[in-house]
Amino acid sequence: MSAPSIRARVRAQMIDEIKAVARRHLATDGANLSLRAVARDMGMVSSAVYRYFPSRDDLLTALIIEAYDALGEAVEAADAAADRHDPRGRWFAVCRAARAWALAHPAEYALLYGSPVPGYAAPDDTIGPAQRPPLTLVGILRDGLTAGLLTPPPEAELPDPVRADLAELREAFFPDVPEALLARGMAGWTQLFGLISFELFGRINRSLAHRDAYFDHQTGLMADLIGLPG
Amino acid sequence: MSAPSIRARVRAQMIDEIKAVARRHLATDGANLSLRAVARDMGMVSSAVYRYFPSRDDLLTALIIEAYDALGEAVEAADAAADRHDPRGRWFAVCRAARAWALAHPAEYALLYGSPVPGYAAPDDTIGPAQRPPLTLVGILRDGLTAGLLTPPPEAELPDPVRADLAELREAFFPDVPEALLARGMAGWTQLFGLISFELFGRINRSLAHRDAYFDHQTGLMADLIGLPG
DNA sequence: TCCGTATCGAGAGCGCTGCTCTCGGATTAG
DNA sequence: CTAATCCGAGAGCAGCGCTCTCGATACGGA
Repeated sequence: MSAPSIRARVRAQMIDEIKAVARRHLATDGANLSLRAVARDMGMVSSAVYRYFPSRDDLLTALIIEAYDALGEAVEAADAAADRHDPRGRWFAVCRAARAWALAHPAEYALLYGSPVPGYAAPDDTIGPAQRPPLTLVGILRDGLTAGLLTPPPEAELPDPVRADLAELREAFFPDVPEALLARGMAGWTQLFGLISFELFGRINRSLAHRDAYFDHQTGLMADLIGLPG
Repeated sequence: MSAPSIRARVRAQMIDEIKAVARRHLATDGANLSLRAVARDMGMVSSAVYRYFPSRDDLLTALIIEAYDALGEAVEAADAAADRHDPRGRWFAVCRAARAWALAHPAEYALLYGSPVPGYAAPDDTIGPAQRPPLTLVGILRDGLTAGLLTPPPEAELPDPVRADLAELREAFFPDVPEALLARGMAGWTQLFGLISFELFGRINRSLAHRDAYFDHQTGLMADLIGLPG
């Protein structure tokens, strides 16, 4: 019954340890991860790491997927912990959870949402985990709509080409959410990303002392735009 | 009258040429600029470049400042070309100009607004040029307010700590713009950055065929939130 | 149980990077 | 005219990602 042989288990353990050390390096040294440094930290020689990851980019990809999942899990947990019939409360919970995760893991956030690494092209494995936060957000809108807790924006505000594009997204993920509301949900997701990125990367908010309050106020403005009742 | 000697002029010309070649490399090869490759392209040896830029980061800083200024100039020119008494028109003009510049210079945009380079700390020379786009945006609000073309949002919506922070910004740059309106202007700037970054970096909009229309729609939503009359 | 095979870590090495130092040649200023 | 300054070339250092080879080990089928 030991389908995973000893060697296979040791190998899986090795992969995990390499990722753990790499994540630590990412947190301290920043985004330019050195495979050699990781190997050195593990008492290995650099070529040995290549037994487990065919290239440095593959190591990065593994870290990216794990980071997406960690963020997605934090966001979904915050959403699940909120009152299901309070769309605005869920919206704030999700926004705060995303920001908290980003502030706690700035290097990983930069990996996910910063400028793409030059030669690096994100493989398809990442698109599923990457969609978890925005899907959570739109899920709040869907629940609020079906529960009659929010009134959708007028559909007429959407130009036809935009509606056509959003219709595909809508059918793929949220058949119940009309396109105009979906557009506002994406606006909220864009704003959330912008707020966090400015706080982490930029110098704009360097002069803001009360960042928590600023963040809450700005996400509150977006909640108003989306139409979440307060 | 030749205060700039021959050597000084040649030196300035050399600096310009190095920056031009580096900018070309940035556009083709991506963000990881190789000082040696730049030197090679100029028929020089790498150590010679160090006569003009003490380090690779200083070269990057020079490029960053120039990029900020190029973006700022594009934005300000678009604003100046619009009808001064049409805040919403100016808002759209600025947004479109910023997006157009970013799409035309993706690598430079990534340099400005992407994840910060690990060991790199932006020097103070960059903060002035970096403020030009957001200042242009808030300038539109100020003009609209003094011309009576837009009604400011209720001040009561601002919590005290946020107002205190924004009051400093307000006094430093726009004494005429009340804090609540300033907050909405910053929301607009954040959204603009988010929209452009998602389009350039992310895979979210990969499925959107009509990106121009989507961008206009989203910036229109933000114009509504800011209170620009349409 | 034994043996061929697959896996693994170590080491050497290639070409690249940013950066430093030294050494001649050219240009400038006094 | 001379002395100080600037400039480009070259060698070299340490680090990087990655490849290849070579013994040592563990595995699975006969």
